[in-house]
Amino acid sequence: MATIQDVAKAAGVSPMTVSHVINDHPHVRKSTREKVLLAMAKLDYRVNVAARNLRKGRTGTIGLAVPEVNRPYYGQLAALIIAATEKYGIRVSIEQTGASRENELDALSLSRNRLYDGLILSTVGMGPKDVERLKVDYPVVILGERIFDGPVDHVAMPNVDGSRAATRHLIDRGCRRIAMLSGQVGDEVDVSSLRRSGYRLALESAGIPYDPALVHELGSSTMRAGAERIRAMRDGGADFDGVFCVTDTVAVGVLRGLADLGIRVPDEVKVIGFDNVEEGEFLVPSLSTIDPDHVMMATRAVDLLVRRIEGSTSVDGHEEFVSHFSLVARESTGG
Amino acid sequence: MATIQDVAKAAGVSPMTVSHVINDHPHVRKSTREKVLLAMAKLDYRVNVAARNLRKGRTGTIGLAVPEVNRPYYGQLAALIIAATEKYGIRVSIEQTGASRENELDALSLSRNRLYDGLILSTVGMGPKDVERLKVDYPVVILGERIFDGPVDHVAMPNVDGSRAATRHLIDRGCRRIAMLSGQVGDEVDVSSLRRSGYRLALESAGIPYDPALVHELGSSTMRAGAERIRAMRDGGADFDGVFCVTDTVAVGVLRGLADLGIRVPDEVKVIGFDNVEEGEFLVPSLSTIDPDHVMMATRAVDLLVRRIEGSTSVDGHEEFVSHFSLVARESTGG
DNA sequence: TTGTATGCGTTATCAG
DNA sequence: CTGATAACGCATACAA
Repeated sequence: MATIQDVAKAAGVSPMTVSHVINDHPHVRKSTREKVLLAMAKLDYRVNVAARNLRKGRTGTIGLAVPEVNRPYYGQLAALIIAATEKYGIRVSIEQTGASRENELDALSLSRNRLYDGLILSTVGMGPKDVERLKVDYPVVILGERIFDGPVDHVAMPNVDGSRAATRHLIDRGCRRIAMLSGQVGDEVDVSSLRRSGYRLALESAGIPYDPALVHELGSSTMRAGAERIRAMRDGGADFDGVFCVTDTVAVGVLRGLADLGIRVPDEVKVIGFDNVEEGEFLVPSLSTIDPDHVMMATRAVDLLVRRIEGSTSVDGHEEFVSHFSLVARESTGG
Repeated sequence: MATIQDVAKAAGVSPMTVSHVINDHPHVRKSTREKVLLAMAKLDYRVNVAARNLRKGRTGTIGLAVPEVNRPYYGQLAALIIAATEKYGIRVSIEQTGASRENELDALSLSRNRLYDGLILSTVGMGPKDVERLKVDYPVVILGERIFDGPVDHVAMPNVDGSRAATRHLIDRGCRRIAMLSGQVGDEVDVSSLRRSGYRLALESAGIPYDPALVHELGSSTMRAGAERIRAMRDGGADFDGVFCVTDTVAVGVLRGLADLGIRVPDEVKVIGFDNVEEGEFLVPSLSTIDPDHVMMATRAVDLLVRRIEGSTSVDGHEEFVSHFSLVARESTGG
């Protein structure tokens, strides 16, 4: 493979001049530039990114650590983040953490090998106790709920307000016994806890008593868990006329479970989710949900990270960004 | 940031000894090793991957070019491919091509900048005419349908046989007027053409005449397109009792469209898709489909690529791998 | 078992 | 406007 040296020789100039041409430096005479470009074409020259990285101390790649690219919400996020990096000419390398605290911490230290110029980290396993570990000397943006007031920039979802709006919507549609299916609840600042808070706030505002028997914690936020749990609840004699699901994924399972029970949605029970995944619009019945503006979250995360990368350590403090949301009313709550 | 030199100084040895320790070379006395490890820990030493890459001529990263990580089938594939690279200690960087020929060719030449050790490329936009462009001097594995007998390794889906089995299944369940919704049909070797072939073969075997009026080409293989087209077909007076959809994504839309028309599935019309995406099991009705063994495809693609990377150019010829499939019968075809 | 010399390909700096 | 020099951090080959 041709190197800058080869091109220089072929063009009858010094390697430095070739470098100038490659990097679009001004002060290069037109005729020289053309000579060089010709030689480059003839030799099919390609820059060696590894060498450039070594010299510049940058890799041009950022890491994105998510539980799994194939999970509905994270897949969408990954797609948007990759799209958002394009305008900066940055590439994205994906690490799958499986939502485990261990792997999230690993991703954090992998980046320290100067593999990436920065890291966007979805914290699902890590909790507030791990805040100390975030004190690293390279750019990090946290995407998720479990770390607040950490030492780094943070992009979060409108969990409490969104959930409150979702629950409120069920109440407006006439529901009085509203079940909530959450994922695992931990230390007060995970997604499920936050969304439960919104749920409670909405009930309180409406003067509806909170009934612990209607609030269930799933082992995992999957379709299967949603389907199984809703059937078990009804089999156990639970009485509800509305269900707020912690994610659309769970809601898909709940719709399935209710169908198995022969319960009509929305006539007998109304259902709402959170995330606005693409298929919600096409389910039967179509799924009402909260749309947390993924595009904005992705864009913001990338912009924050790039700002840190460019400005190195010069940006003081850290930023907390919570995206806006909108309620999407579809058939599962009566349209 | 500490370098090998710093560690060497701190440990009172030469830089080379540190390197030996880092790379687990034998012939290092235990006591020396420990001295070095101690110094590394004290200085919080991290290898500089860029430097190592330059020296070794490898980057430890492969590229994965897919239309979009968020599309059902490709997201799943990406997740599996990333998982499959883990055992090799390789990272995956994702390029989104948007299914455009241009961007696919770009991905191909980007890799030539020695950014990646190899590339897994989903060809959707590129066609047989671009085969020449695949003659590159670094490892490439094609994942997709449109390139056959190219100069590189190729992992493909069982499109014809799978589609044939899907159509055959509808026939077995009593369908006689079977519609087919495909994506864009191009040059005989794209997914849609291949799946159409399977469809025709099944009809022929069963002695059912091929009716062009029942075969429709969608502008894009989306849920929306599926829903709209099936409604338009029925509005136009089309008469069918079964639908074979080119992908599960389209099938989800079709189920929705049929619901809009008040047509009962599977009683009046039976529906089957292709891909076995996760949500199929939880739809109402649950979706019958062809499962092309994604895990095997991902594993195979990674293994083939790694073989090329390790063996450099030493592997002769190229391999064509077509995965096996299984039929998943669910409610949409009568269980 | 450990150390020395050298170069991977590029670019920053500064001189011409 | 162009070029000489040096250095980024590491690992191969070989010598001691």
